[in-house]
Amino acid sequence: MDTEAVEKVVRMPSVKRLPGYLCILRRFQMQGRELVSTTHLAEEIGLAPIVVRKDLEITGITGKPKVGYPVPELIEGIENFLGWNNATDAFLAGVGCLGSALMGYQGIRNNGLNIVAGFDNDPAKIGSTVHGRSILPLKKLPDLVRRMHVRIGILTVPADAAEEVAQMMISAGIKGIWNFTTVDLKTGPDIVVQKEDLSSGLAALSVKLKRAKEKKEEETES
Amino acid sequence: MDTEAVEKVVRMPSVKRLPGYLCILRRFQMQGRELVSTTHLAEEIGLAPIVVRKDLEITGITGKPKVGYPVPELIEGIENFLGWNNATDAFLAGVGCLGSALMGYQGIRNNGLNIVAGFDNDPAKIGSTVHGRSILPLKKLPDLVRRMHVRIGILTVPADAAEEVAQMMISAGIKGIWNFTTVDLKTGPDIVVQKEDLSSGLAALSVKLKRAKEKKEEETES
DNA sequence: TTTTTATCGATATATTTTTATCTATTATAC
DNA sequence: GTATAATAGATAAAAATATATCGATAAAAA
Repeated sequence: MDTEAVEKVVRMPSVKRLPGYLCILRRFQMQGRELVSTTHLAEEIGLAPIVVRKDLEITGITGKPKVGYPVPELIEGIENFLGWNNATDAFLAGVGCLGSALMGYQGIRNNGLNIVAGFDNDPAKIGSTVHGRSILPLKKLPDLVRRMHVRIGILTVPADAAEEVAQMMISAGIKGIWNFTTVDLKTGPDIVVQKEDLSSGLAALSVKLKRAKEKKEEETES
Repeated sequence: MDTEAVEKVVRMPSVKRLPGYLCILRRFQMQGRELVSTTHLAEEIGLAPIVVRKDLEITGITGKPKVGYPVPELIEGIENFLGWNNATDAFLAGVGCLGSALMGYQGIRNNGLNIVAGFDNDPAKIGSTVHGRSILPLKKLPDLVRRMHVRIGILTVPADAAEEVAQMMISAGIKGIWNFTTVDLKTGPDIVVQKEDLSSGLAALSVKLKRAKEKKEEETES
């Protein structure tokens, strides 16, 4: 159908590793490095060179044999691929511990996302500012989403409010939800939900620790 | 070698989904439900029943046809598999925005991890308490790790201090590090590191949103 | 200039993870 | 009792992901 139907498959694991490369590359750039090979990148990030090369492939940036990739070009390529070159506005709902932390988290601001305001139901919070951004009443969210054409919502409300607030976001026009609650949101197919689950990371840590311990005990036995 | 070498493979994706089931199952238990089928669990969590069945397999708990799994047994089975039945002590280093949030985050406390103290270098923070836990000077961490036999460290320090503090933890006897920094820690093979990377989640969200948008535009064209 | 070495890029293989199929089991309805 | 439907559990196929191999290329060294 297209003149050039490349139909490149985008593997999620690769996408998720891109910010890691980006972070290292930005440091290299500050150090004045012009070129970087996958070998060096792999060493920095603790992965195999082959993984790095495969990952960078999706950005479309090409390197030169014996030399590597040009650092600035690679940074731009990754930012471009992720759409992080011009920051996207986002609203955050639920200014609790985690919500406040996210509003002040530098890592988000550096990565193409601009939290323009926080929303909450707590009268004590409404009207105040958190890390320079004002906290507004939750009921004002839909109207502001429409007026400012905000497409991304960050959900840090308590579990029992998650579904309701998510629906509020969606019906106002939010297209992507970064979900920090434990709730599995029921949304239509055109809404993108990224669930950020701390407990799954903890589960992975627990199991890996348990296995490491068992392995050590086996070794001691023999 | 063993009398019963079952040699069951533990798939990480399955492990990471277990906390999700656990959360739902606890709610079911509060509602007084005695039994649950994978069909119902799958519906709740938004996955295919077959996935759920495969995942629950690793806990060793068995269900009955036409009936399902006994809820309390399944909860215990998952908690047992993850080692979440008796809480593990942990230290947190770096009481900034994110560190404070984690110290107050209920999800951690409910899931087998007990943050007993926070550590920081900032004199303004030292001596205070955050969510009921005291903040101690970072240099006291190694001694306390040894005396209290703490095995898990949570790393929420700034990027440039990450490697140093991690080494401090490891040489004191910490075996598992929950790493919230952007740094890829260089550790030995017997140290387990779980990197919790918000930016990779954001990358996934960005790409999924971009693809959804492109798809919609294609549909509009035709 | 020729050789050597590092590295990319493409292709191929292996592994892991997901999804599907089939059979056996058990409660419920008839 | 017997038939039926729902569901676990085992096995198999497919898809996704990770890893390895190899030739080509460009810079540096001989």
